Amino acid sequence: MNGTKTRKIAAVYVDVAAEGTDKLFDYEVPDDLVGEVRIGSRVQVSFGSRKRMGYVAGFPESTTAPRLKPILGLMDLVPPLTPELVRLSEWVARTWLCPVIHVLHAMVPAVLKGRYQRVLSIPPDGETSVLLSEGESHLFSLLREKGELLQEEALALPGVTRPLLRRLVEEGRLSVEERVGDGITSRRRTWIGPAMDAEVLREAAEELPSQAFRQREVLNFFLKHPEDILLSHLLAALGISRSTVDRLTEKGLLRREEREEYRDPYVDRSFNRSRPLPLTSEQQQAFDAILVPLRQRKDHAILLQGVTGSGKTEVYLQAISETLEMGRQAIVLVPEISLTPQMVERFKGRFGSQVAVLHSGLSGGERFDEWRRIQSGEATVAIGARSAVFAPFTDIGLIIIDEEHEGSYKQEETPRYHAREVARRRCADHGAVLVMGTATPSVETYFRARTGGYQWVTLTERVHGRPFPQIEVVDMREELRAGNRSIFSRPLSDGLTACVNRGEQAVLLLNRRGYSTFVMCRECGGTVECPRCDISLTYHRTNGTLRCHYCGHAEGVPKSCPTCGSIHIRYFGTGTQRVEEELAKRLPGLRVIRMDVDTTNRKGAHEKLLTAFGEGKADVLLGTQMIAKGLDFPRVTLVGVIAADTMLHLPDYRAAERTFQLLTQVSGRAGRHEMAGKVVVQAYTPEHYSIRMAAAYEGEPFYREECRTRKRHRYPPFCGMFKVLMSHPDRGALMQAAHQTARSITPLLPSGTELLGPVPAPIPRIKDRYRIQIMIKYDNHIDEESEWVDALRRLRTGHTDPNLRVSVDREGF
DNA sequence: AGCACGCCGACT
DNA sequence: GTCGGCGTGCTC
Repeated sequence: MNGTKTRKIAAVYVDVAAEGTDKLFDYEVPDDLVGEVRIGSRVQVSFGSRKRMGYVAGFPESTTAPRLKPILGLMDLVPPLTPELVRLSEWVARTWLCPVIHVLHAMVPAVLKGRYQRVLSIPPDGETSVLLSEGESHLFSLLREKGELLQEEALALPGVTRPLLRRLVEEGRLSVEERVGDGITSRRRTWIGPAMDAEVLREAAEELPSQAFRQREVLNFFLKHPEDILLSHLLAALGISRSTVDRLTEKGLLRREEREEYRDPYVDRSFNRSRPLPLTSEQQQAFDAILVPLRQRKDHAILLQGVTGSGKTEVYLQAISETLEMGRQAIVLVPEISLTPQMVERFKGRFGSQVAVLHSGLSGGERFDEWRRIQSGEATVAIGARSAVFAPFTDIGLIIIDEEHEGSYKQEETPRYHAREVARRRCADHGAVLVMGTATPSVETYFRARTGGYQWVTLTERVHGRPFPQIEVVDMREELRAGNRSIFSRPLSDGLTACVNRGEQAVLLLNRRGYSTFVMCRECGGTVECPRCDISLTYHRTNGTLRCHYCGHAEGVPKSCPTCGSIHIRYFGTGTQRVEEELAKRLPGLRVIRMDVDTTNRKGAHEKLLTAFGEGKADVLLGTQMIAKGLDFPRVTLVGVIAADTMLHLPDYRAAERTFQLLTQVSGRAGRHEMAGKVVVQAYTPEHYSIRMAAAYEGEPFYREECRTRKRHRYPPFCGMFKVLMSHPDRGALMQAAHQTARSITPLLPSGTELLGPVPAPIPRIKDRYRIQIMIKYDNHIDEESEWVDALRRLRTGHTDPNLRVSVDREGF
């Protein structure tokens, strides 16, 4: 430490994501920023020869750095992150093996990510009459024309290279400015109001020269409506120009004010104010279970396992209400918020503008506004998809994860993280209660509840005591034997007819994953595959093309088999379009709403289709998984699952769990209100325990069986797993890299930790890139600082082949 | 990630 | 001899 004068040092995560930069760099805090710069502040710093933004993570007493550069500037008045979130980002980075700066970026709205520009211009005293190379003449003529140029634009010119630019700068013939900024579109709008009281205004209006009738008009307007008005509205209302208003503000009669505008995406909608509903005794018990640790401010986790229709949401609402009364804040995580408008409405209805909603459908500005309402303390409840777990609250009392088992809580790109695990961590930091609600917990969560890690509370009754629908499993092999070659079994077909004749609605679920319409040759059995991915092309009737699900490749349908030339090729499998056609054939005049990737591409399309169905504008809702989520349509009395076992045979240890969850969830959609429901599940392997037990409402036996299976094959929750996925356009290079990786890691592994592979990934090629994976299974808790974990951490960037891509996934803990 | 430094081949 | 290729190493 410098003994002569005390320096204030800030440790900064600089916005450069690389292996060597994923650490803290110390900077000197200039005198005028001492006290302003805080943990979580965004600052501008010089880094090497560049200027970048960074996040302040701490203020060390001393430094080992050979020299300290000063912090160049503070980017926000209020730090975008709290100290707790900075510590959390370090934990997430350590746990999911990624650079801290990636996590920090994921915690704030995208508009706060740094934007960097390097701008070139001609200095005022720059010489011009020098011999010019080709690049120089291009550069200078363009610069004279435009005044300034981005460095990347300059480098695109012929003959312009980095060394040339450097030389020009050294010679003083070119100047470079680094600009660091962010994409905040601060929507400040001008408001106008009276600056004097009515008496004064009236006098002033009379004293105005007679020709100033516009000004008089404005004053009269404010005499009638003394409240503030948006400048733009005032101008439009009176048909005047801004200068008139300016005159009056200059005279001090009117007052103008720049106000931050919050763009409330829900502003045009009315929400029905809702009151707390009386709780059933089961709900009351669940509520009490939350209340005890909440009041004690104790870090506590509860699995709230409640059947569909058991009224979990009301329990959430009342627990949140209690949290807010304690002066604390609450986060509600939902799987995909655009699919749960009903849920959002209930929260807004109960808590009004205290609710901030964060979802992917918002524009960057809207998202920023909602986030800032959380940050400023204006909002005390945050509801949103997984990233809402990072809501910048300072005193969290309660975090709710609805539909805890949903896969969307896991982020599949860097920074990879699981919102449930992050929520657990935040609850520990805040002394908060975590409530995980679901009818069908993930096997991991079930196991933790079972073994005492979580408190386990169940809701077994439906709120209005309605019976569960009867589930009929149909063996499609027998249907075939009986001569029924249709997509629809006789029970489903009959049920559908009866349901529609009664004027009721039906939901048909087609589990498209791994099962869609493809083209197959009847002579040689060959299918038409994507030229760039190892996967069959899917037939799209709308435009008569074959399309690749993974890369978007599209081609026409061949008239003959590309392999053997036979003309006997035909479509196989079942897509939603095909089901729709078959429905039209079978029940003419039937009104069908189809929900799949084709019909829900556009923003807000989901909501529109669901609303239309809810309003009874169709008899049948036909769709993929997305329709199984928490929707509540009172007139649905029949649910049909076209093929329950399509995902059962995927190479994924979660296949059985997913099947069970889907069938249970979708069954809950039938007969939720006055009418009794019925569920028909079609399957080719109805004897599989996931289908059998879902149909029999045997949840507990299913989880026990699944745990036994997982234990036997060593899968989570009986081990933790890292999955290394490597991809490369060259198969040979990939094989070599993968084997090299396996060879280098294997000797580092402690006993009890095993490396499996390398083996081809479930989809061995996507977009002309071959894919190979390595799995590492370990027991218990691991030391994140150990050599082998560090080696995994380095895998992503620690190679020199630009064509090689590596991702490291972690699950199971 | 960039960008400097540094050591090698192909031109003026 | 100089320009410019990309390997290596550093950025408080």
